[in-house]
Amino acid sequence: MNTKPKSQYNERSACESCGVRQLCLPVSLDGEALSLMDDLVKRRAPMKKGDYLFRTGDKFKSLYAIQYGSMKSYGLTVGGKEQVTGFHLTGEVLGMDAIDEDEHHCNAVALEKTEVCELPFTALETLQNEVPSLQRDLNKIMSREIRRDQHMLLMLGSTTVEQRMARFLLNLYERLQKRGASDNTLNLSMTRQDIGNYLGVAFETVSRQLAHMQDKGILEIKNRNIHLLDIETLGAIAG
Amino acid sequence: MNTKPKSQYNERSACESCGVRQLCLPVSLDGEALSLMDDLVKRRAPMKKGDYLFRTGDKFKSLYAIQYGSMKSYGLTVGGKEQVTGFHLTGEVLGMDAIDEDEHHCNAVALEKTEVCELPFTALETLQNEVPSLQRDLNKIMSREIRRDQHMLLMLGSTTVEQRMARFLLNLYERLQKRGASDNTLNLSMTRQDIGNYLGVAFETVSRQLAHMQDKGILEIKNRNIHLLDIETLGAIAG
DNA sequence: ACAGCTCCTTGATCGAGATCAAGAAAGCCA
DNA sequence: TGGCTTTCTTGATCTCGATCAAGGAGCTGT
Repeated sequence: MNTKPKSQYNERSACESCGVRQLCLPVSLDGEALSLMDDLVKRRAPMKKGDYLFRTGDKFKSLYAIQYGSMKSYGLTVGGKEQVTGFHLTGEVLGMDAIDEDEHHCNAVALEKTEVCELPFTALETLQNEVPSLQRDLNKIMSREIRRDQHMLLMLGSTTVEQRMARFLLNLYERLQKRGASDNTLNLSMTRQDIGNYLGVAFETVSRQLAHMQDKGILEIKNRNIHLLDIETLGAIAG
Repeated sequence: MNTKPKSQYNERSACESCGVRQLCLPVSLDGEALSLMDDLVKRRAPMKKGDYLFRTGDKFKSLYAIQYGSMKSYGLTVGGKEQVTGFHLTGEVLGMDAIDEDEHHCNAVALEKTEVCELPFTALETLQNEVPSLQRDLNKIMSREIRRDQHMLLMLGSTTVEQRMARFLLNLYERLQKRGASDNTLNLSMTRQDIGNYLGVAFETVSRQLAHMQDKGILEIKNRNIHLLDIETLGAIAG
């Protein structure tokens, strides 16, 4: 047992431990700014699969950087059906859609054991004023999020399911590579249902497409573990 | 002829004339900040249909606020096919996808006679430091863009074309209403081809869907002029 | 280890929408 | 004004992926 349970998630340099600096805010902050950031960043208790980080309608307080694990975000159509809008991996930032109207517009739920850093937004804005480089960083992070979404739009615009599937896999692969993954293995934390929902196809079709790609020698499926064998061909399919 | 041709697009208060304050930056700036903004904002010569504002690979210098007219943005798939990623109306801001990597990632082309305000970004960032409210505004504008894209993702996720079409029309309608439109008429500046590309369907299908909606009494088509007769039903279809 | 889940695969059928084709309407420019 | 191009409509056919259905595989907790 920890003798100071209250500070269990604040003992270490929060900024260092959660990797915000390395993963989310690419510029180098100087010593003082770094220490200011440290005061700002809070760690949260780890979440288990199915735990919610925020829900539609929740008041917006913080951005969240994923330290490890993964999450999905989804909205509800008026018909009440779930519509997955994104998957979020280690090192990525969630919650930026809520800055404008001070309220979250989607649900964010953990897909596995996941830990996030909380970045209280008012404090972040204040610090932005004192540290110009931080301001630039935040702009960049948001810009990147915009591009990510537009990339997705580009993806969904394509007609064939094979292409969407290829792009989905490559996108995951590239994001993992950026985070320092060394092998060609994707450990999907989401169900086929989620993938299908995200890509706008039936989950049976996801299953069939993966099987088809396995037949062609492009990848190897072991449940949720996908080993990419022929990334070049995958890229060719993605177009 | 203008006696001062060089300053043709800078004579009036740029900020007032291009409507940046009202349309893009919702908070009220005080007198001094407003004047600083004025110095910042440049007007550009009007563009005619087909003129490009920027292209993929262009160095990022400025954000652009549309004063009047409309634009489309699109990327190219590796296969070389055009993929429309968005339509942009009066009062909306373009270029935010480029902040991160200092380079534009899509092409922006005028769909009709269009005029934009240029907001040089380095100056904007500097001014951000002096005017905290501006910083918040920029955060909000970017947040809104993120939400817009995620909304689109939600739209494309839906399976039926009828639904996508309905959502597309309603989305345009709402954006025009926000800008003060009083009637229920959409003057589409884009081709059926562009719409189909954007929604991920064949342009013939767009044509047929519109015809079908006209048969059901939901709207009335006169070439590119769409008069919405039954917005409630349209909303019901959109789900 | 077992029951009771959820999740995944595979097969069969059916329909929405892509594609091919042809002509009509509208915009454009000399 | 008339000819040219681009855009739009409408029809016919065919294909891809949705849907329905059934069984198998993998977790989870007891």
